[in-house]
Amino acid sequence: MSGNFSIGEMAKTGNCKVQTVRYYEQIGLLPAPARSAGNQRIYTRAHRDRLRFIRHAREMGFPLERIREILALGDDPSHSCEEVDQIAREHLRDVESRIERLQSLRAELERMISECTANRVAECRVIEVLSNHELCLHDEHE
Amino acid sequence: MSGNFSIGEMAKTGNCKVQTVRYYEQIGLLPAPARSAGNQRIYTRAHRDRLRFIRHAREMGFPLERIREILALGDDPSHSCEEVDQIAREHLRDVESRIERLQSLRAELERMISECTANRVAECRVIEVLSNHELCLHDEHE
DNA sequence: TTAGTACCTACAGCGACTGTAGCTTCAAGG
DNA sequence: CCTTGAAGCTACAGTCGCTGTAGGTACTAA
Repeated sequence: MSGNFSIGEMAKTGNCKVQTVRYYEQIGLLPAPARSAGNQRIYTRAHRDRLRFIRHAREMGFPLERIREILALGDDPSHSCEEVDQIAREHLRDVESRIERLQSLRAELERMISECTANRVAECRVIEVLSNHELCLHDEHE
Repeated sequence: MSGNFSIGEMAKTGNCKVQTVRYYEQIGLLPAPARSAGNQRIYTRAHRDRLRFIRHAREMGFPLERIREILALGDDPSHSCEEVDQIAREHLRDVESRIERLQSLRAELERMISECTANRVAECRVIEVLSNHELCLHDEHE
């Protein structure tokens, strides 16, 4: 009773949809659980913990293939965690560069919007900037 | 000679692949151009400008459907640009919230990595944190 | 003429789900 | 015991924005 979960309970735990749980099984991230007499999936705590791991890693932006690698490393507890650490550091670098790109994008959008005071599309600064990349590369303004 | 472009030249102008140009045509973002005797696409300056617009908007992270809307508005130059402005502002908000989410993600990753000094997976802080969301929600450390 | 590049169509695949159709099974109330 | 409604099942299509591939045709320069 404490150790068995339906797929709906799994989904709630993992903060995801029922279909997502089935999808993880399909791609081999989550082992296929036992079935009830009526063919419904019966999960154990081990399944629940593994799903939790996957979902949390997903929320941190790790792609499923990275998660698959980490899970494989984690399955051998005597293994050095250097590789896990390496994957996490790589992911951090990835996140940092995404932040940087988004920040310059934000600056560009802000400038573009603030410069638009027209009320007709023909004079719209937004459309003008979108039409011409040069305007946002080396324009002071006006 | 000045007004005609091959699909390859279009791709170069738009900083994208040849397939991408054909894809835009397929989904109706770029009008189908005239064809040569040998069935090859012949683009005009108008096509090139429109592709440039699309590509620049894409680089600014606008989804194709937003771009489609802006293009539709832009096709009527007497139209008020308020809606264009609205779309751009909405996109800016979107970018801002993505930056915020990535920044807290970065903090979480940094803390997780800095806390890992073990050399066996069994004691790996990274794996521990990934297994348990609570650890990163309200833990000071240790 | 020939070689090499660029072009053509049509379609499959990516990542990570999400939605749908058309069933069956289960739990609770009457 | 029966019914009703929620939850589960399979299988597959769709999302977004391309990208890659196969198998062919057209163009260009030496």
